Amino acid sequence: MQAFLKYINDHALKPISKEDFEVLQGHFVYKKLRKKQYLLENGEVCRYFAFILKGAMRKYYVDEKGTEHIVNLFIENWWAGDTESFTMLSPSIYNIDAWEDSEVLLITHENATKLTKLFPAFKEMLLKMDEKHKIATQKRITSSISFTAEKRYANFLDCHSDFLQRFPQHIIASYLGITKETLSRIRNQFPQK
Amino acid sequence: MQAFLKYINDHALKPISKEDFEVLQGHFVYKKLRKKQYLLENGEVCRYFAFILKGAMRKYYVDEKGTEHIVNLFIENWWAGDTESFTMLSPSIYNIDAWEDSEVLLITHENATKLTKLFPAFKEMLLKMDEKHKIATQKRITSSISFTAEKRYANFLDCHSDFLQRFPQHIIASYLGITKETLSRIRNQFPQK
DNA sequence: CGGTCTCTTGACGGAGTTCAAAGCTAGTGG
DNA sequence: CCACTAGCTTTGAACTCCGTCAAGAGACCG
Repeated sequence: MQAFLKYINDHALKPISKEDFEVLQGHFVYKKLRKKQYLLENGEVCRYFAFILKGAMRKYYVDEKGTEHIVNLFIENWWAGDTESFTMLSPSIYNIDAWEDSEVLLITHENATKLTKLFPAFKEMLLKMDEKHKIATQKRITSSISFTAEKRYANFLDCHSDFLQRFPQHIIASYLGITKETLSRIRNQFPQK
Repeated sequence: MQAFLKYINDHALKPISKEDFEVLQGHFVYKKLRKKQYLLENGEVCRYFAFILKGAMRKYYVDEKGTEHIVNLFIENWWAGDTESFTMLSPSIYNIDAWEDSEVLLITHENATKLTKLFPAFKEMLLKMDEKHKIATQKRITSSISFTAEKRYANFLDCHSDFLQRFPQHIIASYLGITKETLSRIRNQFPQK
């Protein structure tokens, strides 16, 4: 829980006080998730965004053939959810589940809005998080339309080497938009990183 | 210019008054761009975000081989810029230029921040714009990692048929991450849309 | 142990790229 | 009004990267 306080203060101009943090905390629901447990299932409305205190999660969608496509990977200090469903209240096409046993803080849209009004630090944190998210997705689009599989993987190693120890290769492959076999071959061409 | 007022009010909860809009307008610089003229060049810092009143623009980056990769396409009522460079003041890797003769409203980061504080309607507009942007990029990532070229094009027709009349095929192809030849062949398989 | 999950390797096939050539269109200047 | 050019689209042929399918080999866990 201290991790969350630190996270907010790292992203805010003025730190939030201990007392304010107590109030803020009250707007979240703490939840434990076992491996494979869903945070969001295809067809549901995403009613909570989750701040990950501990663990690892994945967001994916399943196509007509039943193949899973990893859209995002999350670990500690990341936010997991489906923005579209969360803000439009539309049923989500994504699934989010725990890849490791995890602990998360859940917040509703309503409470999030309320907190941005109560605590400037919280609002600033959200804004910064948004910026980071925007930049990251822009990079990912750029790389996915213009790089080869090999470069995308090299790029992934630069940006997200922390995922490597947490997720198996076939998950990473799917995240990169390639098959596990292709990733395996790419890795065996490199001497080693 | 009325278009911009309308745009803000369409995206805000409470409309902005005529008088306020005058003040707001004063924080923008009006600029005309001739076809092929740059709004942002590779290596520069993106000091302005541009609201497009009229015209069409493209954002792209050039790889080591000198090939252009279209990252975004913009027409009237869109915002063009490089978020990463704009907020971090880092040199941009992208180019943005006018595809048609265009008219834009430029705003600095400083002025944008100021306006969000002065006018709630402006802030709400930015937030909504962000949401839309986030949802769109998420969809684009999903489609680029999991769809075939043909499906990506079908998807593009659904979402952005308005671009079809404004940009030539080789630009659209690059936007989709495929070659102009492939796009040409895909189009000739369909009866017609 | 025996199952489930994971990674690797090989052979084949297909989607998409590359390169080259030709046709098509619209704009420009004589 | 025609000739010329530049930009755009199409088509074909060869090639390449990557996906698919199939099989085997570790690794981990109950």
